[in-house]
Amino acid sequence: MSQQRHGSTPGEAGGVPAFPDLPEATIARLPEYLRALHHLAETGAETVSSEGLAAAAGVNSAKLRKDLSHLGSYGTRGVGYDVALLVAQIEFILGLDENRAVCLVGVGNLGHALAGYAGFASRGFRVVALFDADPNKVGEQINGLNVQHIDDLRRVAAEESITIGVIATPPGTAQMVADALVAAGVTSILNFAPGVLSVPANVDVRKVDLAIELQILSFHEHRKASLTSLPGGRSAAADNQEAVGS
Amino acid sequence: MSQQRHGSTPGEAGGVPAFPDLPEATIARLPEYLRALHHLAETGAETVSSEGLAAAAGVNSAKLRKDLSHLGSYGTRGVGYDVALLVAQIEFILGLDENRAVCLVGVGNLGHALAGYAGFASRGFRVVALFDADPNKVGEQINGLNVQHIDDLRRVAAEESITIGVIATPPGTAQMVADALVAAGVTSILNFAPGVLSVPANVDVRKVDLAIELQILSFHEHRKASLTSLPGGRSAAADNQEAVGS
DNA sequence: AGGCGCTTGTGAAGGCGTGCACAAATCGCG
DNA sequence: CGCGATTTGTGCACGCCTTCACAAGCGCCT
Repeated sequence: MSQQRHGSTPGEAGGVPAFPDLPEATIARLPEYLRALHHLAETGAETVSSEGLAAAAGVNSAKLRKDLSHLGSYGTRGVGYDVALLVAQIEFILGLDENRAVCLVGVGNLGHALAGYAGFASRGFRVVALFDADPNKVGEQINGLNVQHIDDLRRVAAEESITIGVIATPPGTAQMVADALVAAGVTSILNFAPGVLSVPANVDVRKVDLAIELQILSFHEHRKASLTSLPGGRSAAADNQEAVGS
Repeated sequence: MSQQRHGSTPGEAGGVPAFPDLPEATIARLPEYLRALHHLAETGAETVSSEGLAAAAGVNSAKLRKDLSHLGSYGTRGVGYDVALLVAQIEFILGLDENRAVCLVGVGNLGHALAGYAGFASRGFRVVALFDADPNKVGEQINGLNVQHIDDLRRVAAEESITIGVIATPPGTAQMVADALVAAGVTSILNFAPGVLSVPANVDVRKVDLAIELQILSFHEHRKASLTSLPGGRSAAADNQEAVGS
């Protein structure tokens, strides 16, 4: 079906290629593939089979192939995928080659940890500004960054071209902060505060609620406990398969 | 208020009710409903309509009704749902009435914050033990808890009946810690370390990768940027609703 | 050059989840 | 006591995602 000429090479500079609209499910897995690929690259692998990469990423190999095929990927039948090339491909698609500027609002317990989280810097992001509403925290030095007052958000966001904001405030102030971020031109928000944010349609929000994750696990604990006490006796087999790692 | 009798009342003690096997998607939303319900209860509401609760939880009302119907829920046509009753129902299903004991391994940057995260305690969980492999950290006092050496995990887990463990270590040691947790009888793991864990089939794992969340947002930034620069001209309207799950 | 084994890419089928639209049920009121 | 307003519970259709299974392509070996 597809012509063998993959005309638009998305390598780096140049024209923007026709942007593929990937399924959301695929997008959510690309970062996982990317991490696995980086790990493979470090061990010196030149190529990977879909089977190998799938195992490293904890997914089905057919799913992985379909995911990669969606982004018009480069693979060689009989050989596998070129690791370096695939890394470049995925990083381009995810927009990681732009080393995006991120700001973080709320330097409390959790915000403090996020400000120092090494995983951000090592995976394509620069935390360039910290904000808080508490005057006592303004001026504090965290990981080489000065905590600034939230009233300066708009100015700083413009200066640093910030498009992604992280909310790590108490729930009560999250919506207010979100409004401020939107007003400052931020178009993507990662929200750690429990509760629903309402934002304009062109702003993307992703939520991480730590307590919810535990509650989901708690449900499965409850289920498992009630199963073992049932006469049916099916101890614990079934369908739960949790992949393999390296 | 309460009127008709539903056959099997899953209130609390007594016989284990036939455990409904809910769709995973529903389970993931129950905690969100629960949070919204608690908020409503604080404002003094006795009942809620599916429309109202759906708005507070950020979902479609039809979806909410279907979710609640799955757990054989109590609602009164023409009136709505009894807030207190529904809270009890969901907390029972999620197993939150048991106030589960949780342990946390890895008292680094992130682990430190998690140990002090108020959201856990307020939503049905007790963090009862902290572990680390670094002798310098053992003995440290965090939020009223002593950091213990990971070699003591097995003993402490048994003493405290711990069934849920949280991994907040560097990626390199995550698999080792997971093995230790499993050996100690933990059957649910919340993993903050990047990478895939391999565990027995009866152990549930949920992963939270902060960098992945940012990378997904980055993709959408990239997409938005390439759209605005395209001749198509559709600035940014369309169908983008609200946040996403994990 | 030719054949063989390996791996990708994809058509097709099945399952799951979502959202619409409506019947059934309940309350309040005249 | 019946009627209308309101809201739940759900049958149904649609679309997305997953998974299987296999043809097409590629390199290597003889």
